[in-house]
Amino acid sequence: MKKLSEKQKKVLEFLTNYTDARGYPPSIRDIAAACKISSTSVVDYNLKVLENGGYIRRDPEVSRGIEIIESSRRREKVAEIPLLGYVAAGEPIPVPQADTWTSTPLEMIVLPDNMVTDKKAVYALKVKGTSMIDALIDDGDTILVRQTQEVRNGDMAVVWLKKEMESTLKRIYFSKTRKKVRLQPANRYMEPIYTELNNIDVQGKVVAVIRLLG
Amino acid sequence: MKKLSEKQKKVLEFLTNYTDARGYPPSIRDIAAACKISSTSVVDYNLKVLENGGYIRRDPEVSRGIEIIESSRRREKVAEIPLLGYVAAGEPIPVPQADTWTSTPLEMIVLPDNMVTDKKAVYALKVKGTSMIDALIDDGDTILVRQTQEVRNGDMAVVWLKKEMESTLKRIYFSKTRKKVRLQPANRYMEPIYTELNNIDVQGKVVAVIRLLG
DNA sequence: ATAATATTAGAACCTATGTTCTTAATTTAA
DNA sequence: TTAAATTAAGAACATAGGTTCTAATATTAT
Repeated sequence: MKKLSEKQKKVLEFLTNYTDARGYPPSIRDIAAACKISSTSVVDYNLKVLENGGYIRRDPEVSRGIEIIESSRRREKVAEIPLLGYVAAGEPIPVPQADTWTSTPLEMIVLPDNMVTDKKAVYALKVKGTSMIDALIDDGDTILVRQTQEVRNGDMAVVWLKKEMESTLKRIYFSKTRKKVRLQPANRYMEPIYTELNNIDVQGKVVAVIRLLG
Repeated sequence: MKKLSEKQKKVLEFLTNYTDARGYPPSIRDIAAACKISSTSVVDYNLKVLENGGYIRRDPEVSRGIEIIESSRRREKVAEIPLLGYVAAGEPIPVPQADTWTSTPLEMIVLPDNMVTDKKAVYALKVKGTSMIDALIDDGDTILVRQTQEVRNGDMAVVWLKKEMESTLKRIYFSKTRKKVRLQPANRYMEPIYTELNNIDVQGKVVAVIRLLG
């Protein structure tokens, strides 16, 4: 695809600005005036270039019949993630079952979709208390958890301890044999937990932490 | 505000559908055809009703000069924030000047607008190193800073220390007389900094911390 | 340098499209 | 029922605005 000339960039920029500001696209003569082009045919020419480049779509014979393609504009930039509940010290961390998933969301959190790869398998939890301060997660933070068993060494994961019957949020490290795991708090003053691999269920993986301050 | 007639609802619905589908609004005759209205003047009449009701805005003498107000549609759900630079240990934290603001952004970060009250005065910094681990901010985290002098007791702020000629990121506490300040790391093992109020410049306030993990 | 390609200019043409006026039918208010 | 709004029709008008043609000038490639 050819590179756009300065004038063409200018036209495209004006096109988006105008459309954003007014709610409808500019006429060819509007463009001419704004971009200091002296002839409508020149605008037409440059619009054809933009159209061939896939930047815009034009409908012939239609006044202001210009649609800006700009994939970034058309694409949904936001994903809505269900906030399923709270995580507090010691308490089991809620994990969505097939039913909780649809029924329970306390609210929906709007996020830019670049923070979420797979929208379906991600849920949010609000952290209550400073129980996870060791993982640099504060009271009031929101964590995004992706439901997955695939965790790699060092990932921060929501882990269900079968024997202890509770969940924790820790970094997970596997032994060489992969039979044992070390659940490591980020805080060096806290002791890691050592346990058998078959004593744990990985419920998900923390993919993001969001902290909103005053 | 008057209730809309069936026909007016139909016109408004067509208006939004058409605009969504095509990227530009319909002409009056397009509306007439789609809504089975036999005269352009009738469409004009109904558009006037819609305009008085605040549903649309019209620009006179402009073909397809219709903007759909529908507040939910117009409101941008995402804000684009400039990522201005990195913060590393000891180094002065970059603060946007009139010129840096426009020229320097490394990239734009897309955020839901509910995370940003005033889009203009907010910029993002990427944290390099663990120098701010005491404030629960890790290497690689992105912090959002709002440019403001108005900080309240306990706010996390970017503070310029005049004498020391460097910036730090600390929680700020004022003395009763407001002559002195205590700059408090979140980490209890680190000592707070005490200094005169006139030795500091508050450059901004951290409004959010975002941490993306695997 | 020469050819090919990209860009600019201006004008004329034509129709798509908003505007307006008059009249009539409906609906609502009194 | 009668009067007052509201809504609908149709036609004529004026112009906003897309199209097209010819020609000139820059840019880039050979």
